[in-house]
Amino acid sequence: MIQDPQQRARLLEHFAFLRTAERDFREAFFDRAVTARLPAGHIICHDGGSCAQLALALAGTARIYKLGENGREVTLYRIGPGESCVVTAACILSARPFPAFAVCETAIEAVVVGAADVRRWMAASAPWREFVFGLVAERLGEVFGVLDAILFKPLDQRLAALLLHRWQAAGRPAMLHTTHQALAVELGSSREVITRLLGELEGRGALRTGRGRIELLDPGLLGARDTID
Amino acid sequence: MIQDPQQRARLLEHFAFLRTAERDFREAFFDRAVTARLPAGHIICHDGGSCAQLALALAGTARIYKLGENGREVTLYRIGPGESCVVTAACILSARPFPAFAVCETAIEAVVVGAADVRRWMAASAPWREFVFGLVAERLGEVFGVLDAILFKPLDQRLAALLLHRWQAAGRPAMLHTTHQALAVELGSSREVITRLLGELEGRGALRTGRGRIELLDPGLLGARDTID
DNA sequence: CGCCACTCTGTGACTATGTCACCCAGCAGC
DNA sequence: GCTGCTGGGTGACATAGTCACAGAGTGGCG
Repeated sequence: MIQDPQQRARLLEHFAFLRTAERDFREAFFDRAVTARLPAGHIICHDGGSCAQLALALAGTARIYKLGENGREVTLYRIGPGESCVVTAACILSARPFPAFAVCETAIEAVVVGAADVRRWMAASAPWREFVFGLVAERLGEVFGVLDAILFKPLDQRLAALLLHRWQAAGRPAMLHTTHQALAVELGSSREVITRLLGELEGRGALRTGRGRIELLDPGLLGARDTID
Repeated sequence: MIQDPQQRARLLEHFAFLRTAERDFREAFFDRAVTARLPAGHIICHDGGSCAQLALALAGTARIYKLGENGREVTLYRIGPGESCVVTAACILSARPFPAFAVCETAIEAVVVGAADVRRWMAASAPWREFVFGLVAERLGEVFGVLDAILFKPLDQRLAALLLHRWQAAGRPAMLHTTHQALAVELGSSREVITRLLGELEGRGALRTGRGRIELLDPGLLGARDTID
């Protein structure tokens, strides 16, 4: 039950479906929802596990990824404030195991509702339905995009696009703080390959690398055609 | 409008949600649905296009695949009798473009309903909701599986699993009728690579190849660990 | 300060897969 | 039998992943 008016206001701010929803549904939502705090690194779902709850993020981000037997992984997508993991939703609604891993990347504050409520509201509230469908379609699109990138785009372009994206998202700072390993995991590649590609970019004068950081000197030289990931 | 009692019976047989549905919904469904016949090769949706209708297959199969700029492709999944393309459904429900191609593999007989009805029934009928969610989760799982296979499984195992699967699905015939190109497209690889791998398997005595056909001599020698695709 | 443990990075050799360029084989229509 | 088409074979090369190991930065601690 969420009673604190400030918390309610935050929810309304992040989740449009609550603003457009009928009064009844909104009250029911506040009545049944529970706030939760998860530390960074917390495993929300694991491959093959089942999900009994749907979490709507208020603050922090989670990363959803596939992990192979050999230890390699790919990031499929992230969820941030105002979003929720649809795959979880889909699993809840059809009672299937969750086909990937989800972990907290940062500490997360979220609102949690049970599977039964999720299902019930699908019948009761149009805005809630729209919200859930929107999430499903969005994530589906992202996963399709990842697949597309992995199969059809050369890795150097994907790396360039990723760096560019990170750089812009961070407000075009002088330095990016990340490791080769982290980039590899993001792209579903391996560290050595990323190291080599970065070396190549460094040779071209596009960037300079250091332990745990990458300095973008000339983003134009990266050769990214557009943002892929 | 579907009036023919035989056609109605066929629908009931293929789609469980119609059997468990309320009488009202069933009548509404028959009232609004339309049967359609599509020839083999017909393009149902194309990448980036939008979908105005949801098709429920009664007979025939469709293949949903991703196509890269270079012309390579991967099969994501198929839909057969009693199924429907969820991605279409997700797109309908969230008004997003369709992120892949869908074509008829064989001639298809289907029942088509408009996007507005699809949305409306989501509110009105629990069995319909279950049906749609089930499809979404199932396809989502298949796409995740493809991603997993592409990233983490060696191609020779994927090929072996595919051959084994085809062979079993066809009732363990003496011959499989397919081309190297078709197998490549299925796995998201290229013809030359498949040719080489098949050559290797032939060398091992697992099969014999001929123009447009593959004879499985000893399925055990394929080396498939389990069915991947 | 110097040592140590740890993480991150660099590199070479090798394998797997994809791409390109051709050529050849089987089959159908004329 | 010619011809054209589709399917198959192959070598050379490019890209990407794996393995093994060396070395470089960093922080804790005596």
